[in-house]
Amino acid sequence: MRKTPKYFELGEAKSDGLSNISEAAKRSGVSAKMIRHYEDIGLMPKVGRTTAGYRIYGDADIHILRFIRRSRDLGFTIKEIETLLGLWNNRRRASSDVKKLAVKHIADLDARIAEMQGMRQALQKLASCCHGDDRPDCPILDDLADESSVSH
Amino acid sequence: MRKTPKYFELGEAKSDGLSNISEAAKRSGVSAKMIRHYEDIGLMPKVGRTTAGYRIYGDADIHILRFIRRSRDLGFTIKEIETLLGLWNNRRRASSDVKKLAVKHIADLDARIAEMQGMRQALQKLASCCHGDDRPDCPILDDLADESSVSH
DNA sequence: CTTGACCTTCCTATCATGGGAAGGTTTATC
DNA sequence: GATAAACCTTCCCATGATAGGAAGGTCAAG
Repeated sequence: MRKTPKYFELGEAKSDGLSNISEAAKRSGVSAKMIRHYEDIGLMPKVGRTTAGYRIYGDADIHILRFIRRSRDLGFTIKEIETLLGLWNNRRRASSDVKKLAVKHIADLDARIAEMQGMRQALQKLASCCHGDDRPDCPILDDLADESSVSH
Repeated sequence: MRKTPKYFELGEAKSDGLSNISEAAKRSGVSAKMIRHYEDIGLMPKVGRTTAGYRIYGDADIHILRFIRRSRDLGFTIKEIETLLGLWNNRRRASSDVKKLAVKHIADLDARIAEMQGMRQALQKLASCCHGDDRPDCPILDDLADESSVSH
């Protein structure tokens, strides 16, 4: 389990095809700020440093960052990504474990989509009833102020 | 002290049909925690107090809280609710101002819905390709790890 | 040797909500 | 009247993902 080997100068590392953090950000699509954050919270393994303390990234590190980036694009939370990374690194994983996570996440998305569609519909209905001119009366405000629309 | 509070005792206030904060919470559907918070940030006007410093709520206050609650249920942000409350209190408002806000909010919702539906579809596709048994190979992880799926 | 563009850590903010501690008040029960 | 439970108050901290910025060190080019 060797980590990225220790390089002592930034120039040396770069000419060996390694990247500093802003290059890693460009190559992975994850901001430098977030790269450091992911390292802080333990989502990323600690990467190597130059003698001056600069972080250096190898291809494997960039690969992990891209994995994280892609997972975020699909809406997975950090905790879920932690699990996914664990499965990714586990040669003996069962694909059913991954699928379970994906299916659960789809259900989460469905719930949130449904919630927002409910809002959307209610609002759309109100908006379509509102004449929208310079007179003050407005069914949207009437609804918001309506006692009967609050369940308690 | 020349202050002229209407009520000096909690019991007196309650028998006059006023509520303390936990009653206001029950009647409005907004938690006591959030009621205080809305007052802190100026979304709610400062309400009256008993001599002991307990907040007391009249029907008009509860009405405002319900308005806020209903607006949150429709997904409006605090800032938007601030505007809506202003319009609600303005007898000379134009209904078009309210409608504009609602329409913009619908567009916001649409954007978020579309984003999540995109995720949902991509995930669904991957999940349906994953056999989901105890073998390790998994198109979901393959996709997450795929270099080509990251644009940069 | 200076300058500007990097890098580091650490602190702050966002947004809406909740948890909890420390301490005062009210109410019901003995 | 004492006491205990159930309130209330303010104040601080946490969430999740991201960003902004300050203070100070480092690197490369002129």
